[in-house]
Amino acid sequence: MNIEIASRQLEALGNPTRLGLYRTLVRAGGAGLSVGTLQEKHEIPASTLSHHLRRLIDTGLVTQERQATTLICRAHYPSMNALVGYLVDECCADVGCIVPSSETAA
Amino acid sequence: MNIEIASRQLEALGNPTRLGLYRTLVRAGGAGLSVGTLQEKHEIPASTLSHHLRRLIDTGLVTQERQATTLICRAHYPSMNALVGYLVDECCADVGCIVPSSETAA
DNA sequence: ATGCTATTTCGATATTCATGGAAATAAACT
DNA sequence: AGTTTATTTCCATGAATATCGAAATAGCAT
Repeated sequence: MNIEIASRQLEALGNPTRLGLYRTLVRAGGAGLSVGTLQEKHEIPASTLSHHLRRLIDTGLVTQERQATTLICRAHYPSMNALVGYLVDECCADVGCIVPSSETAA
Repeated sequence: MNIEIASRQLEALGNPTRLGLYRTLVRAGGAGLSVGTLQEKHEIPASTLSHHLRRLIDTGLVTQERQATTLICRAHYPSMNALVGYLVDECCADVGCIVPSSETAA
């Protein structure tokens, strides 16, 4: 992880539409969701959706796998881990300031 | 925290120059750094720097405090906490996937 | 009030981004 | 080969961003 990659990923998530898409994919878990399902859930034109997905894929935050005619999209957790880790490391380099907000999980 | 705020903060960090500035401020800790010092460290024109800082301030990631003629900038840790917490919560809503990468810090 | 230092705002330009309809491609089925 | 479904690429357009010199402002010192 470096500042170039981190900033590109942050920028990819720094758009409400894309962040919403990513959130949906994260919540969908390992099964993922097809492009068409994402389109229905978010009610955006196919071409617009495709542009946003490309951005998420190009930055490594999302992966796609073809299943016949449909494309399954999945959040790529390792990338998210690395990004959050980068932010946390930067923050905690000098100050112990990160307090996990979801104590329920691990 | 909501998706609007989160995406605006992510976008603010999603620019290599701003992420670099933020990183410098985070590492500077509670003492913060003056705008002039940031300018020297990053070697960018004053007006450009000012625009970037405004963006970080408007999104709540950075605060400024006047000390005579100089303005001291500080990373606002609670905002960073909330943002990282949002990402982690989203991620861990369905899957336990976040592994803290800096085990040294608490 | 004038000058000096620190920083922001103004104004202008080039680049990138977001959006979405229409056409093209991919993959299966007939 | 032709059709249908799923998705992307092409193309165009308006909006937002990034950059930075020059002028303006803020605050202190003289």
